[in-house]
Amino acid sequence: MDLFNEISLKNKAKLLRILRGHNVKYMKNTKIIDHLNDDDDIGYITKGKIEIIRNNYNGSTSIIEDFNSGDLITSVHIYLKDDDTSIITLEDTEIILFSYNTITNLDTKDYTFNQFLKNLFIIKNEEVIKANERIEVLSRRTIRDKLLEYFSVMSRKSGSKYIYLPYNFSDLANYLSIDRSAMSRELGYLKEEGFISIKGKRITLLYR
Amino acid sequence: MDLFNEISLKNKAKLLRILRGHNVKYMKNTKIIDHLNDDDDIGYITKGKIEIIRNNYNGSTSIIEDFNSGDLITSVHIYLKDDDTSIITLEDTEIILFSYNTITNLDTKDYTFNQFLKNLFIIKNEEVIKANERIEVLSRRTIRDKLLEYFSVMSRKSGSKYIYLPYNFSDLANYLSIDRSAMSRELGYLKEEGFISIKGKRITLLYR
DNA sequence: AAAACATTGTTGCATTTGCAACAAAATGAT
DNA sequence: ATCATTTTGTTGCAAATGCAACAATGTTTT
Repeated sequence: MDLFNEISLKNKAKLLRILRGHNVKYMKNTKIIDHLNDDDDIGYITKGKIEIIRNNYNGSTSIIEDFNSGDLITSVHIYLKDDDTSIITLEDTEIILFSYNTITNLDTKDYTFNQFLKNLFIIKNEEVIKANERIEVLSRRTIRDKLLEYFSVMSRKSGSKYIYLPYNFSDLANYLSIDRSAMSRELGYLKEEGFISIKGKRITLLYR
Repeated sequence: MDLFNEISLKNKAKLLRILRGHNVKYMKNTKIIDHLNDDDDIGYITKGKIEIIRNNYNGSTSIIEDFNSGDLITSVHIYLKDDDTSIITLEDTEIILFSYNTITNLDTKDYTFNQFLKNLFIIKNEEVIKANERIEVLSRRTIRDKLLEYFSVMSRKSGSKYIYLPYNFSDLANYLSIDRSAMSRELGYLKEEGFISIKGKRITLLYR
């Protein structure tokens, strides 16, 4: 869902003015620290790819979340902790930066703003769906169950038993918060037992 | 955040009419199945308490999510799976049922609707925060780290090192997706090592 | 107050997982 | 094509976790 869906370019410009939204650009592999550490910041990604990564104190890393164009990113997503959490651009990235409070406090009868709010709501709803899918996966207790639940979610999305992984296996392990080698071992068992077949990032579900 | 914040009773009634929102009531300990299984349903809880529970195939249960008055609950939160997931009221509960599509498609210059959308956005944003906190916790690899992260989140919320658990220990283990007895053991170690002290549901953080 | 029920603590043991280290394969750069 | 770098597979071993069973404590109902 595009934040400016059903909004003309002219009205978009007007909205950006009213809401004081402004563009920021980042090169690939840049740590974003200057923005988005304010609770009031809300960024709409118009181009590129961003990842939030946590380097755990014991040396392991976890992918907390990844963002693509069309996603909203807010300080909500980042907490500064003992172990360092960082936001990194994986591609050249462009963001429109808004103020959360400006949006929620804006007092206008502007019809375009109405559409804008509807779009914001829809995007937030998509975020909730994404987060809940992740929770469904992470709340499984064993590596096997995490994998199968992840496959199930992916399969439901694609509407088929063929899955194309958006990650390499190393990153998938990070996303699932499990050890890579242990995951590799478990994937081996799943293949052996005929649950799945794997060809590169292409996985086929052989059950049900 | 109240969905009808800054909206007069008169305008609320008007909104409910336009959006065809209607009230449904449930007794305590009722399984909600007749509603909320439609993708288009979106329920706003005005009174009571609801829990989504998954009974895993191996006999263990997981609390997927709990909802209180002021929360939005949608079919997003429930997937029908191999292991059964159910929505249960923990108290007498009242819900206003909306149609997601009616809201997102409504074409009106109504100023009240504008405020309503702002409120919806704010509530959805709160949902995202909640979900991300849960993900932060679940993405920790060990029981100890899950507990400490959970305490840290709770402490940040309350703004103090005193935490009052919203669950009993059995439910906390479900929420954290870990074995209750293993959690109990780990809590024992944490006490022993002087990290925390526990008195009933009241936990004090003794570090930092 | 007694009985029934629910929650919490504890412990032995089997299983699962993470960790480390290294080999094999794949990918990217010169 | 060769070399360097990254990703993937594999395995032994130690540590963490789940499971089961039961005792102790707390709570609710009659």
